[in-house]
Amino acid sequence: MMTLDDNDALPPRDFWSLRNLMVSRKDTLPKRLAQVAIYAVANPDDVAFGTAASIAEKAEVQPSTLVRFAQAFGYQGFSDLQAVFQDRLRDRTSNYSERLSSLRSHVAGDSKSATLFAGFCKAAERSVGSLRERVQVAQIDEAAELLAKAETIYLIGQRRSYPVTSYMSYAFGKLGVKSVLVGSAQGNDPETLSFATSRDAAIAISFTPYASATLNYARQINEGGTPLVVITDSPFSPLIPKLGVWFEVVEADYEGFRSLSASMALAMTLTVAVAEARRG
Amino acid sequence: MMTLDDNDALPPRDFWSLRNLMVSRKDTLPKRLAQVAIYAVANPDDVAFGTAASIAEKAEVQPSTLVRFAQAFGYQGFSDLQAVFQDRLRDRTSNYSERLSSLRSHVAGDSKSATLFAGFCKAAERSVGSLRERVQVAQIDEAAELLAKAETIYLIGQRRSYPVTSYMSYAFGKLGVKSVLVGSAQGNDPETLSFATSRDAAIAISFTPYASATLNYARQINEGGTPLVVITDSPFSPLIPKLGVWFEVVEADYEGFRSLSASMALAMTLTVAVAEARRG
DNA sequence: CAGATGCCGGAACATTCATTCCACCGTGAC
DNA sequence: GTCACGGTGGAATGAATGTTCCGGCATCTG
Repeated sequence: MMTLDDNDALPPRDFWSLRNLMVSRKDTLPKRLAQVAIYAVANPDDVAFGTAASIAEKAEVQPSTLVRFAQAFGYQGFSDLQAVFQDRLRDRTSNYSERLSSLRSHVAGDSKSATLFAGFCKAAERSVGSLRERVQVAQIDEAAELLAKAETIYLIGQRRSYPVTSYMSYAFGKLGVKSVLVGSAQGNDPETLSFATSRDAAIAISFTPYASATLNYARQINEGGTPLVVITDSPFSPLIPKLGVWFEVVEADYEGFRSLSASMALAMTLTVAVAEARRG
Repeated sequence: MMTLDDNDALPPRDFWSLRNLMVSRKDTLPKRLAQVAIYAVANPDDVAFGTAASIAEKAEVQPSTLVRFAQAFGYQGFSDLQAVFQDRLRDRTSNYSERLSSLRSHVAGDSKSATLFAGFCKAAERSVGSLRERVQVAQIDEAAELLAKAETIYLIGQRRSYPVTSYMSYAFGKLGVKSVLVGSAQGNDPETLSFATSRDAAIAISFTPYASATLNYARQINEGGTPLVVITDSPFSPLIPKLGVWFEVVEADYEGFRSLSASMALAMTLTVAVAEARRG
């Protein structure tokens, strides 16, 4: 009897062992089998639920390749391998508590990093939670409508807010919405903003301590008749516009470093909402 | 033509609506159908994974009863109903039609904006949750140590990853850690990177589809002997360095727009951890 | 009690599934 | 150059699947 494959022992019965095995053996695998490994690691859920035909189509291989793949890892056939992917989802609830306790042991451990990591994760979650409570849907609708009518959308944000505006700039670009990012390293921001008219709109983001340039730009543009959508952290913020909408976003912080999760989630909502409104 | 069943409208497309419907209609259902309802509520996982025959056996009914059950709730057949049970278990990446409908039923208003907002909030929360599961503290320690020893930290990230690197650049600045942000609008990135030595370090962030410039920069700098800390979304990412540490971060997406919360939380952890290590 | 109605079980059916098998192709050894 | 061999795609196959259909049964109505 010949050796069926290069596998020495029994195939893994739990998902994470199998996943590690796929990762480590990927480079020694033939082309198509490596392709399957990549797809399986990236889309474990599809492997769990799909049929051999549907998975093969998505992974751009033949169904027979899936069977060969399973056998190369020591399984009897594709269904045998698929069972491992299904078990992962089955006891998701049961090993959830296990995961929690293992987390606790990590955190309870000595490492400073563990504490930092847990702290920032928690801050992110709390920020999003508070965002959900504070923001009203009517505000989003209003802001989206206002921005959708604009010819050009100016994005104003510095320091800690700059990642948010730069993300919006990227997303607007992909969505085909004309926007201009203000506050980059180029020194001609005032001139750029001087082109804004009442047919345009702007988004300004700033938190305590407010960057003075952001304040000036926002004030200047708003007094010129350009409506403003503001994201800030207090109803008493100097950024709150005469003409436009404002959102109160309070980010949780850890060791003085505030999260950006809530601002990001709101920014993404506004961005996509504008694009949706434009299509309508 | 007779009325096929007492169902008035379209069947529920998300699990919780269906579950509520099964509970409320259970008392008015015929004996065997009620039996199926009880079993389905008690063992949703088995319904998701089993075949009609296996489920029928466990619920002590005939397979045909399952089909009748599904049709009594307005589904086309058993497979149609089973899909709802499967979608409940696949929370991760793809498949957002289910998410849309499930969000709609959970969120009070039916506004498009409300759905978007809830979707992005949920994506942020799930991303952070998955980050917590995947990242090991030892990795953070290793990365922090590596970066703390560096003279200069180069930050490489484009497109969607740029907000993350730009945030790190800002935070490093405030913490007094020398860093250089690569990938901005200035065209001299290659020269900037050519100054990197093995005494420096770099952080590269990229997700599918990987920006080619990021790949090239990371490869170039790593082959020059500069250790690399990578944040990417797959163990098969071309970004994974020969020399250094890498993190797998899988961001949940909504309507194709992926969250940044997990990457941000990890970035903040690394940033502060480096500063802490420098002080020690 | 007779009839009607709706529910159920089980066989029959067409479909779809995972798997097997074989011809082809590229590659490396001799 | 030719042989051998592992990898691959695609058709063939038999098993298993979901669904349909129909006879029989219980329950309720008049």
